[in-house]
Amino acid sequence: MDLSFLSGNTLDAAKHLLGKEIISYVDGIVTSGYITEVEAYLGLDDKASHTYLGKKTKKNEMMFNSYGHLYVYTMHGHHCMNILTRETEFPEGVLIRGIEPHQNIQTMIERRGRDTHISDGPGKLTKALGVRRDTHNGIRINSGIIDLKEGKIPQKIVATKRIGIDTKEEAVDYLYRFIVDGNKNVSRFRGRAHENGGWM
DNA sequence: CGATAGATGTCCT
DNA sequence: GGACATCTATCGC
Repeated sequence: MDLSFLSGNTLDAAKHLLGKEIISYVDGIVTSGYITEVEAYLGLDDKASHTYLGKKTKKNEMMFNSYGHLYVYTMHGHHCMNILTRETEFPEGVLIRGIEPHQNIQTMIERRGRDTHISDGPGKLTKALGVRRDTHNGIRINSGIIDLKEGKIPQKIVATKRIGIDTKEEAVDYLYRFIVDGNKNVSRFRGRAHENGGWM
């Protein structure tokens, strides 16, 4: 698919990513899911971003790629996947935080070692899809490792504060997290699950 | 070279 | 809602 919707405004790109099917090819096995939860990180001015003030390190150097590339980092022994937006002088991206399992769910269950909460968190979905920093950091989307496809359309998108950034001062209040309302494949899901997953 | 801080996950009460 | 396991890059000494 055409990835130009990723370039430009990162908050818009984040919302447009909801519902897209993200497809992984590892060890000859296909797994995929529909994106249900994302967070935007706005580079130089965002205290919660790994690229706040533009500082470049070995850990975050792949953030300085252009839109359509992946930035994968490791923390607490888990891998987290970002899709880059914009160009190299504006290191911004979208963290994928939740997906609704679609293709080859059995493989995802095996990779996770459990059959509930397969992909409702950033470290969980990377494990379910087989995404790792050493094999995926810096790759280009739609080159046969991680692909994006049109998927479903959210009925309603809700914006909330981002999760896990409590020490980042004023940035904790930014409404840069977007979820598909009523879909349960979302971090800390509370409330009623919508009958059709919240899709149109 | 030791200390520590995370864009986390899991299990427990 | 909270404790604890876990691990790597970065920073301070």
